[in-house]
Amino acid sequence: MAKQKQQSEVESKIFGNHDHGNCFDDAIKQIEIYFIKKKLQFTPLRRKVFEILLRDHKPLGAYEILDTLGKEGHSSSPPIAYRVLDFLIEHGFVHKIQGLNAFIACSNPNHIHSPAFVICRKCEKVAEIDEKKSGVSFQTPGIENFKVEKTTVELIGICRSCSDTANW
Amino acid sequence: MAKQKQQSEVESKIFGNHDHGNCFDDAIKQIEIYFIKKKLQFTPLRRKVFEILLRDHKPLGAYEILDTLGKEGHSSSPPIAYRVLDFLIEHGFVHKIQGLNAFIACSNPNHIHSPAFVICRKCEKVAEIDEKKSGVSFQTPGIENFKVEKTTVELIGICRSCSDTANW
DNA sequence: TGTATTATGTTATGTTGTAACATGTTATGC
DNA sequence: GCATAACATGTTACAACATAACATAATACA
Repeated sequence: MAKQKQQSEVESKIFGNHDHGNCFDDAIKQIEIYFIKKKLQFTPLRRKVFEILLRDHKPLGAYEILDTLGKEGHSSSPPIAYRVLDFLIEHGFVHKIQGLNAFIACSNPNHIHSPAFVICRKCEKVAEIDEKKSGVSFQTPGIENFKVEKTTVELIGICRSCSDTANW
Repeated sequence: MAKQKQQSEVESKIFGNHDHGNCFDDAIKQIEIYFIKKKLQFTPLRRKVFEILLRDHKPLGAYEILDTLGKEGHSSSPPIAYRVLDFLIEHGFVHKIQGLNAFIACSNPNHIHSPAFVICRKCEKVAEIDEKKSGVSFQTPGIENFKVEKTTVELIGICRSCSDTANW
């Protein structure tokens, strides 16, 4: 029992049962600071897209984002979303989950990082973990001469909570 | 010099300068044995799709495969390719490279494995490495309770040979 | 305040993947 | 052998994801 409780608590950190208001505000603050420092424009559109991703706190498809943009007074033609997403990705505030064709706000944009994602295929929650802390290293003999520029690491499976309530 | 030579040899193994005829025949032999053992049908269509992937020995998009199928006397409507690819993937003889929306024949179908891919964005060559041997482990504190079912690991960058001849 | 740069808007189209249903082929028990 | 169930392929139509190309608007800054 004690052990179970403890595991749950650890996992809930990973799967983000957290103070969401806090998380949201922090993220906005961070991106604002970054944009000022880099002399980039944190335009209403960019802010909106980032907010949409932040408030859902789960991966969203580009067309889902577009729908929301449309409902909230912006244009909703595809390039609008893709351009802003590309921009936010480039600056590390958004990641693309390849396995889902979806986008998610970064949980830890403070440093350059190679994120890894843990994705529950049942509840669709996604946890971003730090590649460095995840045992991922890629020091394969033979790729010393390969200059890695970008890594994609995604683990699909079933999270603890879905595993407990599962009927399949 | 000696060191460079040595590195080249190692990398050429990874990037597959190999006896291709041998590799092709081996792969066919393996899949035939597997299909017999599992009482599956290695139909002309499945054989053809697998051969197309084997002979190119690089990732191909579904529609590229379809084109080739069309030229070689098969139907070329999308579901044909996707169904066969799904089937071959399910049995571990083909992998999908998420970052390229493309498919590649497995280099090592003899055992159940979680492959990792090293992809040169210049020459588009892809090396499949064994996750177990690649330092990838995913023993992140906090995901002990997450049941990993499938992993996607892809490293994009520049291979040695492209790095040497590069002008960018 | 004119000009360059950056950002957004719009149309059209390209690419990737699937649903649904029809037809053909193979395995198997009677 | 042959009925029938299971499996495999064929076909049409469309859904989902993404980008090219060009027009207009906003902002930076000399």
